[in-house]
Amino acid sequence: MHVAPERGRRAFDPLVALNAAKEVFWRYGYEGASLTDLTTAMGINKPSLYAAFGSKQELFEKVIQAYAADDMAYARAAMEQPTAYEVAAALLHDNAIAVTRPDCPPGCLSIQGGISTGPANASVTEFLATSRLAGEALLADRFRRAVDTGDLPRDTDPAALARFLMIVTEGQAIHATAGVSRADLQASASLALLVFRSLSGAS
Amino acid sequence: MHVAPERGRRAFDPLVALNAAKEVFWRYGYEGASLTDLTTAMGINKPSLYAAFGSKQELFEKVIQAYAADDMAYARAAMEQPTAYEVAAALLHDNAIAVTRPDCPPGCLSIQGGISTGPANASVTEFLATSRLAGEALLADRFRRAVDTGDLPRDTDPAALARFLMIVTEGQAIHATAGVSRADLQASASLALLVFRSLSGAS
DNA sequence: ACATAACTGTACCGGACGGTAAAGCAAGTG
DNA sequence: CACTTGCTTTACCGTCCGGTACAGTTATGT
Repeated sequence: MHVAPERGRRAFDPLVALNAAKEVFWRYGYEGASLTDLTTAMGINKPSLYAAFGSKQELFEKVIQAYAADDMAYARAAMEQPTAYEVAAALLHDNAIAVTRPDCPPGCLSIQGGISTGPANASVTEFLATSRLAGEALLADRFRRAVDTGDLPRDTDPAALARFLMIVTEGQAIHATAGVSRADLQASASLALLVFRSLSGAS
Repeated sequence: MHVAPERGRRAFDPLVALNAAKEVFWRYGYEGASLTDLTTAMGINKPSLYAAFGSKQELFEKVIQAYAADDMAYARAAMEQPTAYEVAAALLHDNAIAVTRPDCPPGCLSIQGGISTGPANASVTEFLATSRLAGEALLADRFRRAVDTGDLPRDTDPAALARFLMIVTEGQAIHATAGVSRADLQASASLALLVFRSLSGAS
């Protein structure tokens, strides 16, 4: 990983710069993050940013890729738990941790980044929404397998269950941005997991 | 209600204009809504806006007040249900309806409005977060009374229960902005209500 | 009728926005 | 050593931002 630049020696590490940009987008959102905010945090000038990343929007997309690969790894790991309950428990607890990292802005970049934008940047909002729903579909697949193997009751709606859990993670993220503590979020996660005790009785 | 302006006869209805502004803020967020967007939707010019509402931020605050009074009435109504379960059921189901009104932008203005802003408008984010937590505190009070009267098990944590439910409503709002249907949100609400069946067994 | 008070429209303010052209400068190659 | 290469710096582009000065308009109080 991290190939050395072949020709012109870039005076900055693109990965370090990308991480700095991630923090700015995370804290201020796509529109709230100005090029001045970004270049200051990244320690480079605007032309360098454009040479290395293309545009503000392309930079944002690369930031989101890095975010999905690094900061959302816990979600993919959760899905490899042996049982559906453990999948959900890992997802909710690790999400409570992820949205309250002391070394990162509170909340989730996928939501903070652009839950609402002006007309000019509507594509950013759509892009993020689509990514979140794609993650939910993966979770639904995992629960569908759990139903097939008898791990979950036969009358369980895997998509509804996945949707419920994603809703909780998103609510946790919103709550985190309001300053709610990690412990309080984990208590809400434990509460949410109680639904598993009553699953076969869903109306 | 709707006192007639005493002196100069205003050429527009402030309430109609405020509602138009609400929709713009709701859809685009505080920063994403430009004065041009606002005045166009309101059908007035910038000086009229400033004469009637003071500034963009004061306009937003008045919009939020109207939103809390009108569009969030269902939340106050839910708390008057006779039992804690019915409070929660009304809150979650009516919230699913509220965030998917066909005549309004999807989601919740309190979240869409400014879940993240640039450094210049950080006060907007804080203001909204504080309002949401105030609503949660009211809900916690309602559940505390339910514990006192024996409606909820004695070992129930009313604040944690209120927090869980608010998290679900916030997640529903986020999901709604991604285009998820009202029916799907109501299914997730029913799922969330299953926690009430296992309340006295919370870990 | 007349002055007054209030709102409206136009046109503009300084500044910040996202983005870029052109010159300066450091390293790799002959 | 000149020469190329390519990033970096500086300075700037047109546009839009939130906000306002000023003059025009319109209904009221007397």
